[in-house]
Amino acid sequence: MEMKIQNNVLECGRNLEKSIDFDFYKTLFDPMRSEILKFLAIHGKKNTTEIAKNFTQDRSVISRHLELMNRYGILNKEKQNRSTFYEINKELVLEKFETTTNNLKELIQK
Amino acid sequence: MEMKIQNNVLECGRNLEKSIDFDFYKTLFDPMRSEILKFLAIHGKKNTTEIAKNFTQDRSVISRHLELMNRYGILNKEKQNRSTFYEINKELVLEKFETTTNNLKELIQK
DNA sequence: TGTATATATGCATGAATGCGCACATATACA
DNA sequence: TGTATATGTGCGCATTCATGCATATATACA
Repeated sequence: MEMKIQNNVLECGRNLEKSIDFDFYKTLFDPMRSEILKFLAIHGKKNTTEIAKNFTQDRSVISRHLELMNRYGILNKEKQNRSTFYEINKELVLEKFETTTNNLKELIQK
Repeated sequence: MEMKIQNNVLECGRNLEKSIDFDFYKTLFDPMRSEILKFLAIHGKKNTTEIAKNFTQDRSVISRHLELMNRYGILNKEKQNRSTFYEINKELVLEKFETTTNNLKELIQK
């Protein structure tokens, strides 16, 4: 019985490790990138220059942040002629949070 | 009508900003601190020395991480004689994720 | 072709931060 | 009191990473 409980707890720890995409969250919860996320949440799909206009940082800096956020699935990227448009990958972002929340719930309720 | 929609979107952006505790998440999603969280999820309430035994880093480093996690409400702290015990503030952690998930849901579904 | 626009990349710099050692403080016990 | 244990803090070092400038690439247009 004691052994069984211990196994359950260990399994939860492993599930937590598996289910939480730490790179995803680490990328998302950077101050600058959070601001970009908020901007895109308000204004929808925009290209790099339009996004950069709303921040003090150089375009190249914004470009790098956008690339990083795209790499970890936070943003979708779409090239149109000379422009590159980015928008929030809402489904993925929501799915990550829901999965993590559910796993934390499981972990806590045991 | 167009104005109304725009206002809703703006409001969502503000809600997102208000509801997401960026310091909380930034603290939580650090590689080392995530490992500590996983350790405490598996082993429950432990003191600084016991926690530090399970990592390669110096005790002082672990102590600082624990303090930071306590500052942002991730861990509860309890002094007993010479020892300081830490455990996951399960309710708060879960509450943060649930709130954020719900706000993201609202933001996306509009 | 030449020019303007949009973006991406190489590189150097500065700031933030994780890290460990040494030391300080606080408590328990002989 | 003296010693051992548990933790916290000051400080310097090393690494990571955000930033901006300059430059390269790619596309649109005259």
